[in-house]
Amino acid sequence: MGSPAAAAIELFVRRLTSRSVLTSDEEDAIHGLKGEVQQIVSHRDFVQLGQPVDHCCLVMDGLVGRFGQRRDGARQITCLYIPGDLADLSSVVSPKSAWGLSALTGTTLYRVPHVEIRRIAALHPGIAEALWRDCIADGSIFSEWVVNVGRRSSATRVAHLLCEMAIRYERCDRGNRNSFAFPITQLGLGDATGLTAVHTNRTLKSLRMQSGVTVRDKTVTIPDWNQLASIGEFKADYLLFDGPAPPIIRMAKILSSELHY
Amino acid sequence: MGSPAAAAIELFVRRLTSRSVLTSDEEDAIHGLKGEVQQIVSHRDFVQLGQPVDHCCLVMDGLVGRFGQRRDGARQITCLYIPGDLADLSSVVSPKSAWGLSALTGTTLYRVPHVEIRRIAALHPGIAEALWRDCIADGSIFSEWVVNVGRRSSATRVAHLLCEMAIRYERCDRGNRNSFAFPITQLGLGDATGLTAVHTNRTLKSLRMQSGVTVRDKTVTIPDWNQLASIGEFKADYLLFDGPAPPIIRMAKILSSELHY
DNA sequence: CGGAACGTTGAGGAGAATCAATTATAGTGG
DNA sequence: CCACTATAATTGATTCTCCTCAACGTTCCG
Repeated sequence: MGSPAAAAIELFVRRLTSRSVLTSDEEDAIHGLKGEVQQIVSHRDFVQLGQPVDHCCLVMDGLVGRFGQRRDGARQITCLYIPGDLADLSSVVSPKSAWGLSALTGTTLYRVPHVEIRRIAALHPGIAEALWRDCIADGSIFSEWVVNVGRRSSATRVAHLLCEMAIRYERCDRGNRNSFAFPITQLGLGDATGLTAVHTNRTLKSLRMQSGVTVRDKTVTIPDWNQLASIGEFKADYLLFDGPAPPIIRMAKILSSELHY
Repeated sequence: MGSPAAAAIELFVRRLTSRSVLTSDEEDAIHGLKGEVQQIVSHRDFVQLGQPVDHCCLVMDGLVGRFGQRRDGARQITCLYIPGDLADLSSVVSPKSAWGLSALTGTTLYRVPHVEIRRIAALHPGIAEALWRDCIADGSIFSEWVVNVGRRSSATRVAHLLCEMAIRYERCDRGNRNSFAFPITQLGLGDATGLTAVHTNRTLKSLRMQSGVTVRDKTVTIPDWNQLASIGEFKADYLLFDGPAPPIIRMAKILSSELHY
């Protein structure tokens, strides 16, 4: 509560509990995470490609892209992080980043040192499990994005991305699937879908014609969600939002204590 | 040793210990994993898209592709698994698959029930951590593949894939980076790179001209590895093979016991 | 108010897909 | 062992999606 990041941490806890079971002790431990607030200006890379990091970045507000780069500098965003997401959670167990993080708009971060997260993960196996599962969710998104950029047409690609973000923004109470603030440029959309900015523009126009989807003033409006989902061949299951999985480590831990004593 | 899968488990342990520190107790626990051997014929899907699973598939021999599908059935492979890889480790904490697994050649699996893996992960925090980190490594590959299929030309894409597999096969003692058995068809290569089989064929021809790379009798030969790596813009850091990371959970666990007693 | 970033549109070109046919290879059963 | 078949590799011709280059309008922000 004292923390200025309380709201973002609350979102993060909700993100975790949507996929994992946490005890109230565990939730409290997460709420107690110490870190510091940092403002990032738009289009600043705040984690450089290939640099080791010693803290994680919880997105409080704004939009963050994880990206890789071609030799000539052309970028491909591999995942987008919105408020409540821990953008580089994976760095807790693998501190050398082979990727970069960039603010796609003015962004507020809560930087949490690895040692903080490691501490609560070690004290609470349930948290370690939830973090592990959270990394799986990220990986599942990467994997779906491979399919998206590898095999789908431009209209389908963009529609799919918009559908994913619609669901995710809805989940963190920043709008709903028919209308949400999405502070990204067409260049950014192109970097996320493997298209050029020009072709992204044409594709958006085509989606506007086909389905009435508009992206105006950084706000996406989707009049007919089912239609867009159909155009985007979107099925939300890869987001792993279908309820918390049964705990495995903590449960088994109890079992193992019974065996030992 | 009694297990027919001993060699594959040994490879898996090596995969884990190349990124994580395990005690000999922990290694023993992994070696003791009970499962059953299963033969899969070439081109058989053995994990269906969207099906829940209750076991993991350790590849003993052969080649496995994780794939997603377009509505019309066109496939995109999002990761390849070779001997010693646990193809669907993520299902341990997230049992509903949003993807499928397919044998790209005749393949031998060691099917290990989730409960087995959960048991040893709960008893040995170091194993849980190593498995978590292993999932990060998979995610890192997915992420790199997004860049590969999203932003690179066909020649670069194929070269990058060949480089990745060269390093990985070398790691599991199935050849070296200049020559390794890679039992995949050109159609499979296309599904992995987001290209058609026809264009994959032309691309391979071009790589053969440029750099002498040949793919004959399911064997890849790379006369000039550095040149291919350059064509493929390949940097191996995303494979997370640069030595085991310091343990965090087990180490902190000791710390926390000290605090408590 | 002025400059920079962003969005939009047009024209032309390149790379990959598609369609189609032929050759090679591997696996199968008689 | 060999014909038979299916799968895989190869090549050519054509089409189409998306990129590139370029210009101009618009919005944002200091």
